[in-house]
Amino acid sequence: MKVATWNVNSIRSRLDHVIEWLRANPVEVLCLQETKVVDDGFPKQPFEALGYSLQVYGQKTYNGVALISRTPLEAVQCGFTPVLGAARVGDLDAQRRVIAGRCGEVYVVNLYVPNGNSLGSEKYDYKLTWLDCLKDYLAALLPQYPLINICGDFNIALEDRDIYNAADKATHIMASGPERQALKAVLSVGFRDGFRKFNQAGGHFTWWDYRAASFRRNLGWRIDHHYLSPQLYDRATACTIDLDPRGWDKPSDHTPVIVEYGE
DNA sequence: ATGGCCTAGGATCTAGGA
Repeated sequence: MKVATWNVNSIRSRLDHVIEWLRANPVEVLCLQETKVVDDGFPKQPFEALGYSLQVYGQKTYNGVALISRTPLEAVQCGFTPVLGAARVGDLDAQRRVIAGRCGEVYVVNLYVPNGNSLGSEKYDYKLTWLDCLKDYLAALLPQYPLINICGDFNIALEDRDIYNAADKATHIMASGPERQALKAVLSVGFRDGFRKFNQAGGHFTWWDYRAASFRRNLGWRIDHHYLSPQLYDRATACTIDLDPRGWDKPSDHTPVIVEYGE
């Protein structure tokens, strides 16, 4: 079974790329982020024509996540509130960044973590607050689902080897200490990095700035991740980054990451 | 040293991304 994650930077702008990729890579579940469209406007038909089912949770202009699966998902939950309750979540579900559902034994959690803008900004505080809520959300889910695959655009490079030039990034958004600490706290609930099970090298990235020919020069960041609960981590047989779509005409600035696990 | 690009919305610019 394969699960892929891809921040597409608008599904309407990237529809042809996503369909072409899915034809060549018929994964069991495809998790999309930054769909940037209300649910009624999501172009479902091309996916359904390929035999896929869709669960979408979007909003106008910003954010938005979707689950695209070969078989319909069970126990689909949108946002933190169904798991944690409104009192704990507050207004954190106003931005649509979380959708989850069960595929066989595996519970897939698709996340678009806030960007955070810059250190000390209001958006930065929001990012840290959101990650603290994510930690509680996952702690509540794990006893229910021992096999969890959380994936998505985390907007955080956890280690220096995940950045093209870490030396000047200590106070950069996506690499700062408090962000890394907040993500480590999330993972401490019981998750491990699927990619690092198979590859310890630096220089492997999932996002490259549109500017300055960053992709051609491989000036990138590894910020899109698959984190697996222990039982699922043991089953993982591969985790790869597909660089191809980032080189296509008018690409997303992110590229897909695929994890595979056996029985 | 700076900004370099892309998207949506509603318009010829702004906000946001990372």
